[in-house]
Amino acid sequence: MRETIEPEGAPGDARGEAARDEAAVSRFVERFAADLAEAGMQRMAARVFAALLVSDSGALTSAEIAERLRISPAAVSGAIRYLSQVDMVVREREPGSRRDRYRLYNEVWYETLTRRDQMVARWESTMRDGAKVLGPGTPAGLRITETADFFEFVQRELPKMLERWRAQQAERRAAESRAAEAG
Amino acid sequence: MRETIEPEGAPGDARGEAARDEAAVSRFVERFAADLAEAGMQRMAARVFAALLVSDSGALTSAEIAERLRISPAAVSGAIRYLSQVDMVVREREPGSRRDRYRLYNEVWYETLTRRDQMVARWESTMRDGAKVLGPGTPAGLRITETADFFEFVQRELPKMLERWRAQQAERRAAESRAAEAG
DNA sequence: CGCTAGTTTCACAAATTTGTGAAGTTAAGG
DNA sequence: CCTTAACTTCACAAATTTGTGAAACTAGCG
Repeated sequence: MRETIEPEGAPGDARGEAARDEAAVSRFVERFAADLAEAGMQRMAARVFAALLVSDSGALTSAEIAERLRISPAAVSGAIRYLSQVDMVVREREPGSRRDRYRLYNEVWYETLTRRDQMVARWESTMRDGAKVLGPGTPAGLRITETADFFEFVQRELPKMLERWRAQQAERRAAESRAAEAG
Repeated sequence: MRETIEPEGAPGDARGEAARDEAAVSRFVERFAADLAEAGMQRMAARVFAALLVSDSGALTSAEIAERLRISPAAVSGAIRYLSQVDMVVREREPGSRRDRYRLYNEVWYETLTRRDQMVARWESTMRDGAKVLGPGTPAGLRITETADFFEFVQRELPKMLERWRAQQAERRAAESRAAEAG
C-alpha cells in the first residue's frame, strides 16, 4: 500500500516541506553535519540531527530520514539511539500508526550545554583526585588545582549564561508581540 | 653516550619530578586523557597533553614524553603537531642542545575556549547561510535563525566569562600575597 | 491470534584511523 | 664540512569504527 496522505512529489523530494531548493538544503545539511562531526559528534548522528533541524515540523519518521539522507534504517536507528541518549531528540510513538516520529528536543542547545557542564564536572573531579596524587604543594599539583578551579568556575558560569539567554529570548518575544499588536 | 646530567632513577622513573607515586600519576594521566578523548580530542594528543600537565616544569622533551607514555617518537611528533596547531603547547628550541622542549601554553584553557569560540563562529555562519536557503519565514528558517542567534549570544558571552575568570584569579592571587605578608 | 509494517539487533565487509619502524631531514658540534 | 643526535615524514600493518543487509523482534490491525 502506497503512502497517499501526503501530496506526491518528484522522487527524492522532501514532501511536506514548504517549496524550497532541496539540493541547496541538502548541501546545508551536509555542511552543518560536517561542522558537528569535526567537533566530535558521530557522523550519522550529526546528519540525522541536521536533517531534523531543516524540517518544518521539527520531527521526522525513520523512513523519511532514511530517504532524505540515503542511508539504511539500521543507520537511522543507531543515530537515533545516540541522539536520544544525549537528549537531543525525543521519540514519539505516534498513536494510530506504527511509525515512530523523532522530534528535536525542545531546548536542544540548553540540553547540550547542560551535558557539557556535566562533562566539565567529571573533569574537575578527575583533577581534584590528580592534585592529591601529585601533592598539593608541588608545581604540578598547583597547576592541576588551578585547572580544577577553572572547571569549577565554568560550572558556576554556564547555568547563569543559559539563564541570561532565556531572559533575552523572553524579552525579545515580548517585544515582538508588542510590535505585532501595534502593526 | 648515556645521559649523565640528571640523577639516575629506577627504570621508568620520571626523573626530575618531586618524589611521587609514579604508578598513581600514570593512572591519573590515562584517566584524564580518556576524559579528553571522549570529548573528541585525539588519543595521543590527549595523553601527551596530560603528561605535560603532571610535569613539575610544565615542559618535557620528546624523549621524555616517549619514555613516560611508552610510545614511539613518531607518535609524539604527531601529537605535538596537533597540540601546537591548536595552541595548547609551544615548542622551545633549547639553545646549547639539540633537543626541543614542548611547553604547556601559558593560558591553555583560555586558548582552548577561544578556539571553541571560533568554532561557534563558523557554526553561526553556517546557520545564517542555511536560513537564507530555507527562507526566513518558514518554520525551519525560523528555527535555524534562532540557533544562529544563540551561537551569536555564546560568542558574546564567552570572552566576558574568561575576563571574569582572569579577574577572579588576579583577586585571589592578591589575597594570597596579602596573607603571605601577614604570616 | 496470526499477519505484517516498522524498528532494532547482529555479523560482517569496507573504510578510516592509529601507531609503528625505517628512511629522510635538519642543525649542533666538532 | 662531516658526523650524528633529534625530530619528522612516509608507507604500511593493526585496530577500530562505520554502515549495511538480513534476521529477529514488536506491536497495530484485522
